[in-house]
Amino acid sequence: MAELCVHLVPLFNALPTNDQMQIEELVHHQNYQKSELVMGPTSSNNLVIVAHGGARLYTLDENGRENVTQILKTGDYAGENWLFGEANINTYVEATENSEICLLNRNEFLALMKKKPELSIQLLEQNIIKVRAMHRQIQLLSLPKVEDRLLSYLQTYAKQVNKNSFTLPLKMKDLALYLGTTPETLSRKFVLLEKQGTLKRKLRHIDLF
Amino acid sequence: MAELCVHLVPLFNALPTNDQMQIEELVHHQNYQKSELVMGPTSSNNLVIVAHGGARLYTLDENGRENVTQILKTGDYAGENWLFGEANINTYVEATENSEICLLNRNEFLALMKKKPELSIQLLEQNIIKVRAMHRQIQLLSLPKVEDRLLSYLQTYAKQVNKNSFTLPLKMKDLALYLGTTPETLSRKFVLLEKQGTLKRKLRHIDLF
DNA sequence: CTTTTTTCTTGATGGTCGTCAATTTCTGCT
DNA sequence: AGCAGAAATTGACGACCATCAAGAAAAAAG
Repeated sequence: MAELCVHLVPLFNALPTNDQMQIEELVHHQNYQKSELVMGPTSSNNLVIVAHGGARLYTLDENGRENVTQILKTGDYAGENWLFGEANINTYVEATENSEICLLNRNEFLALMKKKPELSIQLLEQNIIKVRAMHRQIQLLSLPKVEDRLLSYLQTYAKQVNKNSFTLPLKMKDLALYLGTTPETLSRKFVLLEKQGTLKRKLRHIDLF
Repeated sequence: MAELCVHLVPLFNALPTNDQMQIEELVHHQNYQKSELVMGPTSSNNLVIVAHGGARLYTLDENGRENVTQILKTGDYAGENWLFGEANINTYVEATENSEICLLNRNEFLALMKKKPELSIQLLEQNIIKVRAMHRQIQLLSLPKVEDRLLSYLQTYAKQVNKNSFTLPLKMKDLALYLGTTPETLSRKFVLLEKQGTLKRKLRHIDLF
């Protein structure tokens, strides 16, 4: 079990074996149950790695409404921004299923970075990929019509998994938040696209044309 | 002139002097006139640094509409994502005024990174700050009402420059794109907020209450 | 200073979408 | 299986906003 993080996470798996061993000793492995809170603003700042399972990052705005910012699945990570200057003040991490999650403490990690410069290059590459994803979301959200956002999302996802028949990784509720809309509107848009003949849907399984 | 980049850009100014000298030799300084294209999808991949002036990053969607993704002013940079795996396929950089812009070639830069690991840590920190900014924009765009997006933007900007009286760095047109709306709606929202007494405006100068 | 061009504003209109509420479908649990 | 709770759908309504078009104001050019 103790080796899972290092092998699964892209952030680490390009490192030489002996570096991986060193990291392994710093990582704190923990198990969380579905809907359990992994991290909140009051926690100490950690890098969060999902060794197995899934998690959901969200913030609360002033009205107490959730705002999903990221979906983590096995092998994903989050929180590298908390490893530097800024502390986490408004982000929550919640397990979406029973998960094994590894936490890496800020101070321990910084010490390691100083010792292993290659690590920062790896992290940088990962970070840049994340910027691309966020950039994509910004472009999506800039589209005025929900219909266009949804279609664009589906097409991007189809290209990503490289097939036109797939199962959505998000619940309606979360996909709605991601697209900056509501579950109701999203539902309507699905039937609209189905009527137009651009897709066929059975529950969360999509066939795109 | 040749030293400007190194001193102005946050990315580099924390490096030891002799490192700065080395970078200096790799940087290609060039002058661009207002609305001149600095980089497009067909250019070779470069890191773009604005030594003096301003530039605008945008993409074109399938309908040929512009989508502003970033505003660069003196000391800002962009394009670190093009230094790694992915090539720039749909982003344009355009000078918004007569500018001195420095370009750093991908291959030359990678070679330098290998030689100077501290550089990647610096870049990582900058990148993380950028992620924060994009995250903020995503939160903004998730707000359903334009009014809220505008107010949130103004408040964030006021906090950033640390005063309630400031001049907007963007034209209406660009601010509208940034907030995912149109210049017309934006104009109306300004008069609305002014009627509500939450701000006073003379052209692009704002007083926030 | 005057002219031309760009940017910003204002008006009217129709479509889109968020909200509230009720119903149906799905999922997890015993 | 059957029950309970959550998730997804559907309908009706009203607010919000994008669009088109025309006019005013500012900036740039000469």
